[in-house]
Amino acid sequence: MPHLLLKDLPRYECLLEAAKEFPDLDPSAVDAYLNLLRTGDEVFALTERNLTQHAMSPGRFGVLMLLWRGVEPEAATLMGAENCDCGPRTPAGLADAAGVTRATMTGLIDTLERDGFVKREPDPHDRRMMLVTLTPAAIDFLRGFLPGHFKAIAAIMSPLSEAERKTLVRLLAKLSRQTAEPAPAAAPAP
Amino acid sequence: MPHLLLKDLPRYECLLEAAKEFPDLDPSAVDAYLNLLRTGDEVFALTERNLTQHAMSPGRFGVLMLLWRGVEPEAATLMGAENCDCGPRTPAGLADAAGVTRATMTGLIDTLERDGFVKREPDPHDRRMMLVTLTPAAIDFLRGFLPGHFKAIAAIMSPLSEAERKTLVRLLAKLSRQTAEPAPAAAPAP
DNA sequence: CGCTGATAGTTAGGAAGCTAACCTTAATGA
DNA sequence: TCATTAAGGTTAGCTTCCTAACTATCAGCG
Repeated sequence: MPHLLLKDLPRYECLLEAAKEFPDLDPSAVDAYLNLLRTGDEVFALTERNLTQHAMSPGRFGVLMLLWRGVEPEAATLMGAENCDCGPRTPAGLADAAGVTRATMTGLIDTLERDGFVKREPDPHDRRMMLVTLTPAAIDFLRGFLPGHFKAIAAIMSPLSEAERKTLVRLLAKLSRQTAEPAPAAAPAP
Repeated sequence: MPHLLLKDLPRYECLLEAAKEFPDLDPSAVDAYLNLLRTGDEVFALTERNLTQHAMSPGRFGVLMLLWRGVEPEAATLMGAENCDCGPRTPAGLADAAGVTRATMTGLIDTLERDGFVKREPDPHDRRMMLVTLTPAAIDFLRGFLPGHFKAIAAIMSPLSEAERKTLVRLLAKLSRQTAEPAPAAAPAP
């Protein structure tokens, strides 16, 4: 499992106690921070388990979804493509859209190609580039997998009302905006 | 970066549109799900960057924190130890507390030992076991690192008021309880 | 035309996860 | 007592991420 140290969170009283030793420790901030990381992890772990049962990984699934934009119109709307943007087709474009390095994308495409989900072809216009396309097997996989995937997400979020979901998204967006700022106070490098 | 596919989230209208094609897609659930994963990722990435600047990884940092409980009283309260529980000392105990496999813990301890942060000694009472202890260098590191770490967490959470932090933790706890349930509806395995 | 620099893709090597298998040692029980 | 089971630690091999370096190609400019 990804983020270590999150199995047993300290109780709030312990944070208050520890704050006496560490003046920089803001108990409610640490509490919110640890809960956010842990819950995010748990939710992600459920999704990952779902994918693993279908012999798929989160990274490879992300690549398939990005490529799918170019095949199915409803996929384009789902993935947020603007105006018939057909989605990236080259390793570099996919890496950029997915937020990983080109080297990592090479590895993901290697595995997907080995498993018969994508094909690599040289770009006829620019001989530096490759074009990556989905195979019919990949489209079959997505059509079979996505309904269950969406059901699982609905189940995860079922404890929250519509209003609570809105509130959650609003609070998360505030944090997201903060992390995008130049740089929050950090420990000075040695 | 860990979770692929989270760089550009689909707009809410796109989710509504996609829901027409996928009856199982609950737009507000997917919206909350994606925002939770992405924000968690961004927050974690900041922490990780902070650690990386000090040549430390999240996993190894977690191990140091667990071991620190046995050295410093304030660490014990911070880590949620009950009544002078001195924290795990063996690889198996650390693996359990951190939520990773014993094999992974072996690797983490290998690296920490190589870098001079921990020592391995055989347990005199049970010759199967090893005892892992912090070196003075590790304690120095933590004393130097933690204030900045806590400052960074406070900065991340600064956009939220105390009331908003409470709300966030409450909503996350609801989801956390849900993910602990036997198993939410998932796609059937092939 | 021929440099020079930027871009695309890959390769190599490392870290941190995992599972599965292995060896040693302890605990249990017939 | 001694065989069996359980537990601790490690190893080996896989995946997926990273950075750094390399090769091939394109684009610009003298």
